Amino acid sequence: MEKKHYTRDDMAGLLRAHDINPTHQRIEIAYALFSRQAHLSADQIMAIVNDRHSETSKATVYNTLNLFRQHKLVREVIVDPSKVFYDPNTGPHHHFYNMQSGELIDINENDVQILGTPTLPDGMVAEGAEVIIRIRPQNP
Amino acid sequence: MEKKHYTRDDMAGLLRAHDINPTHQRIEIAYALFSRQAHLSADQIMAIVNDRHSETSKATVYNTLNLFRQHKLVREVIVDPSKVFYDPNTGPHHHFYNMQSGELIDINENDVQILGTPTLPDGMVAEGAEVIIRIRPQNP
DNA sequence: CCAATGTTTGGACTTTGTCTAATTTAATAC
DNA sequence: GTATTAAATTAGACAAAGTCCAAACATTGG
Ligand SMILES: [Mn+2]
Ligand SMILES: [Mn+2]
Ligand SMILES: [Zn+2]
Ligand SMILES: [Zn+2]
Repeated sequence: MEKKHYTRDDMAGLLRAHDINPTHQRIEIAYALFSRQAHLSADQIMAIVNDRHSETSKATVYNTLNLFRQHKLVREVIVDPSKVFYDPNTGPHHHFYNMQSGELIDINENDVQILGTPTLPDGMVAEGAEVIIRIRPQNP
Repeated sequence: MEKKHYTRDDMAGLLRAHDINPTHQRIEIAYALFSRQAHLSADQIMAIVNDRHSETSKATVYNTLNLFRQHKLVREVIVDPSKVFYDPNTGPHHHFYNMQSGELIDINENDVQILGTPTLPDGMVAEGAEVIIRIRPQNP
């Protein structure tokens, strides 16, 4: 879980490994997520990527994030009704959600045990179980 | 967990018990949720309430649902990035989310055990831990 | 009845996200 | 290299969920 220091070249390789053609925009978007190892919204990603020179359109940011999700390069985290967060960590883990600040904090999958996964409705298969613990400052 | 047969009068009492002035619109909205014991979006609630005669505006539906939430009469379930579901069951329980149909299915809190709630960040208090299991048809 | 307070309303507005048709870029074929 | 495709990006129109506001309406208590 130590932080790796990704380069943009690493991103190109990562994209190829997921059968994604590594264009300039896609590399920048992947780099924004993976170099920070953070949970970012599309808006935040767009701001990061276009920080210096405007490089990438809104349509491309959304296209790319959906592409990444389809190829399981990133995962969506849905905790805020008004925006989706993208998580470069696709392995099984859980989240604290700070309702005050909107910040997501990872919980190691081993720190939470889900016992007795209940029987699924017939013909259905689980996509994965996630735990979300909403937290807030003690004295609001 | 057997289904109770609520009347509109029950709703008025329920609202009063939660310090909410039971207006006609509020009673109808509460009745839509509690008589069905279902997970409904604001849109669905508005359609139900305005089924015969148009009775309630969009602003009032949203105002009322937020009021209900503040008074902990209902709970929000956030699983779909495009809409919030309102749950008349505020007790601790969990959810299957059918990604195909958009349907939410309750999981009894006893069917899932969350072991070892991880240590919270300092000065933070948990609002409750929820498990979401996303499911989909086996052969898509 | 009047005044005061609480509630509802239409419609403008904001935000997140999608869609489309046109353009740009990249890949492939000669 | 140049021509021909195919893939990717873009601006801006569009859609949907939700908020906001000032005006209208309802209720209560005197
Ligand atoms: Mn999405
Ligand atoms: Mn809300
Ligand atoms: Zn995470
Ligand atoms: Zn429920």
